[in-house]
Amino acid sequence: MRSSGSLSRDTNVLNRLRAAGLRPTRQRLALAKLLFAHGPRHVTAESLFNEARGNLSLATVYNALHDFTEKGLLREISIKSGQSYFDTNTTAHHHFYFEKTGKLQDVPLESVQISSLPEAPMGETISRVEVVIRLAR
Amino acid sequence: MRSSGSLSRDTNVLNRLRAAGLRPTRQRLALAKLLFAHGPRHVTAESLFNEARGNLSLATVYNALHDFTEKGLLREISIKSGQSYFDTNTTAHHHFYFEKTGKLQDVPLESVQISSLPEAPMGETISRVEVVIRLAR
DNA sequence: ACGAATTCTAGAATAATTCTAATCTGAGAA
DNA sequence: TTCTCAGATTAGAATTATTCTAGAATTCGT
Ligand SMILES: [Mn+2]
Ligand SMILES: [Mn+2]
Ligand SMILES: [Zn+2]
Ligand SMILES: [Zn+2]
Repeated sequence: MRSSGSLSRDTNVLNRLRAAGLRPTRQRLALAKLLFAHGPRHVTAESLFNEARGNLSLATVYNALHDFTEKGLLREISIKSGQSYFDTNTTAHHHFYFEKTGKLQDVPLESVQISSLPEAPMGETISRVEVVIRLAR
Repeated sequence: MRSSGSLSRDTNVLNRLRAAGLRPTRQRLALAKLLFAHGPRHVTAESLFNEARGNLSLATVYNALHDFTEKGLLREISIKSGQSYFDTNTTAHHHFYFEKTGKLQDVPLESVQISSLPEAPMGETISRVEVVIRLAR
């Protein structure tokens, strides 16, 4: 018997929310399970709402996505005008962007070697370097 | 006497539109002059509309920005959710993004040395690599 | 279970952008 | 020059993404 049945998966997700200081409500648990129970994902408020359909409102999806982001469980990404993506992979990494389909795909940090960067402007501090590799339309 | 008076500046902007296959209408000339008559700029539909105020509608600003972009006179940039930037610098280059103010600043191409990149996914072609250097909030 | 704080929800509101349909105009033809 | 009309402009409506509001429901420490 394995230790990754649906009970322990639920428990993991619940603990994850607790650890982040978020109340594990029914709605948040449902969303967190969709987001975190499998591999890394890049979702849209709309796409996540569609997956969770029937059990919660769109406003709650936005609330949860922002709450999760503030607590460091998600990262918000803007590559396309008009709609934000939320990334379950919060570790430093980069992205392929498929212009044809609007999909994102992770690029491991070490796949992109940056051998020199400019100095930050006076009084500023670099908080993160993001590389987007666009794939032709 | 120099050759960069306002007459020749108007002429240059007009020729630029002609060369791009765009009719040099009054509205486009006004916008092109704001965009191209001085150094490189990063504008928003709203910010450009405010500069041109009174002489054209916001819909026209959007039309012009998209027309210019299609003809290669501008580049559209999405770094922030909710609003697009348009960049008058269409050569390959990167950006500093000031999280505090929402402003962009050009980073010359050669200031960022990328010594290795991942292969494009099967059947895909890299069309451009964009680096955004975020400056702490 | 009680109560305070937090969260959820639907719908209204807002903000950015796109669409529509009427009107206008630049620029080549005559 | 004047004529023509494809293409451009316009204001406002429409659409889309997102945020706000205010009341109802839930969570959780006690
Ligand atoms: Mn705004
Ligand atoms: Mn949509
Ligand atoms: Zn990612
Ligand atoms: Zn730029």
